[in-house]
Amino acid sequence: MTRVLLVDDHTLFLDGLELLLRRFSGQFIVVGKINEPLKTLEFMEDTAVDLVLMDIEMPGVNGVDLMRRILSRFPNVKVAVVTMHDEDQFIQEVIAAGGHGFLLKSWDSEELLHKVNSIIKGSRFFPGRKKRTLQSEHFSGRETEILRLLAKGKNSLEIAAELFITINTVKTHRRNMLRKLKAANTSQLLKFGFDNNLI
Amino acid sequence: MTRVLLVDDHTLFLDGLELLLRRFSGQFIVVGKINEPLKTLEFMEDTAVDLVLMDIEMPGVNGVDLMRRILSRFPNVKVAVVTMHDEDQFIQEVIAAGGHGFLLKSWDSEELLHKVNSIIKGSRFFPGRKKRTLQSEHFSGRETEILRLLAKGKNSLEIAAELFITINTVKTHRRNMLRKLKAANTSQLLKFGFDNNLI
DNA sequence: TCAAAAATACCACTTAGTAGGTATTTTTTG
DNA sequence: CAAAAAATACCTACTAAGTGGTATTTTTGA
Repeated sequence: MTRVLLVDDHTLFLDGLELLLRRFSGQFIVVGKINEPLKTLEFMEDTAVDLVLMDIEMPGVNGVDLMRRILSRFPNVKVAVVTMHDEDQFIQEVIAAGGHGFLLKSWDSEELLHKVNSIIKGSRFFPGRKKRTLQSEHFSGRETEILRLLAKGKNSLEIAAELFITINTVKTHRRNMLRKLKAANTSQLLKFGFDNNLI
Repeated sequence: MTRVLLVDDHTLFLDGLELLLRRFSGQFIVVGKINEPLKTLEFMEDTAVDLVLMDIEMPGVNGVDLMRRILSRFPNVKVAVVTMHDEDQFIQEVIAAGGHGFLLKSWDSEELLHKVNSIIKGSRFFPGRKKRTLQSEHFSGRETEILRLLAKGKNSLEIAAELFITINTVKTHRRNMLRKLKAANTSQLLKFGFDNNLI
C-alpha cells in the first residue's frame, strides 16, 4: 500500500488525481490533499507519506524549493511533479532538486499510473529535451506517432483503427522507420525510441 | 563533432575509452585525457569540451564534488560518470549533482556508445535501484537475461545461439514472460523492461 | 511554382512471434 | 529431504511482422 499526498492549488486536479488513483488498483491511499502548498511540511510531520505528487507552478510558492525542503526533511519520501507544462528549465531544476519524476497532466490515465507505479519501485522519470515533440531528425510526425503507439503495445491493426488509416499504411510507415534506422525488428526501433525520449 | 574529455586515474581506462570512441563513428574527438583529476578545471579553461566522461572513485578526489564544480563553471558541458560499481548511494549523488549519466565499465562497447550518443542528444541515464540485477519480483534470472537480449533487438534464434539453448526454450521463456505480465506482445514487454530499468 | 518529402494504399510472399499443450531435468528453498 | 520454482525441450496451429515492389495524393519548403 502506497500512501499518497497530493499538493496543488487547483482543487479540480486534487479530486481528479484522487479518483484516478482510487479507480486503478487498490494500491494507493490518498492520505491527504493539500490546497495550500505552504502547509505541506506541517501536514507531513503528522501523517506518514510514501509519495508526494505536486504541481510546480503555484501562486506564491516556489515549487522546486518546496520539493527540496520535503526531500531534505523526509529523505525516504518520493516526490514527483505533475504539471501542465514541460519546460526544459523546470525539468532541469527538478532533477537538480533530487525529484523522482516529472509527469505531465496531458498524459492519459494509463500512462500516468504506469509512471507512478515505476517511481514507487525506484525508477525516475524525466522527459528529454524538447526535440522529442518534433520529428527527431530521423522520423516524420506520423512515424513518431506510430512509434509511440507501438511502444504502448498496439499492433498494426489497432494503430490503423486509432489513426483512421488502413493497415497497409501503418505497415509502410513501420517499414520506413526500420529502413531509416537500419533496424531488423520493432524491438530495435523501440530501444531507439526509449533511449531518445521519443516515447 | 563532439569534443570529449576523459578523466580517470587509471591510464588503462583512458586509453581504452579513447580507442572505443575513435573506433566507432567519426563523431567523437578526444581532446584530452586527464590523469590527475584536480587539473580538470584548469584544462577546461583552455580547451573547449562538449562532454566529460569521468570516473567517480579516484584517490584524493571527491568525484561528485568535481562534477559539481565542472557543471557550475561550464553549464553547457555534459558530464557523465563511467565507473565500475553501481552503488545506489553514488547514483543518487550524481543525480543530485546534475550529472547527465551513470555508465558502467562492465557494459559492452555497443551499449556504452549508445548511451553516450543519447546523452549528447540530451537524454540522461541512471541505473535504477539494485533490484534490476535480481529478478524483479516478476521475472526469473533467465527470463530477465532474455528480456535484455530482446531489447538489443535479437530474435529468438539469435538468443538461443547466444545462450546455448534451443529456440524452443527461448520461446517458452518469452511466453512465460508475456503470461506473467498479461502482455500481448513483445513491445509491451519491452516497455515494462525500460520503465522498470531492467534493460 | 515546382520539386521533394510525407502520407496514403494495395498485393504477394517469407519469416518470426504468439498460443496451447505437455514433459523432463535441474536448482532453489523451506 | 521433499516440494516448489526454474530451466530445458518438443509439437502443432494460427497470427502478426517483415520484405519487396509500386503508385497516388497531399503537404512542405526553397
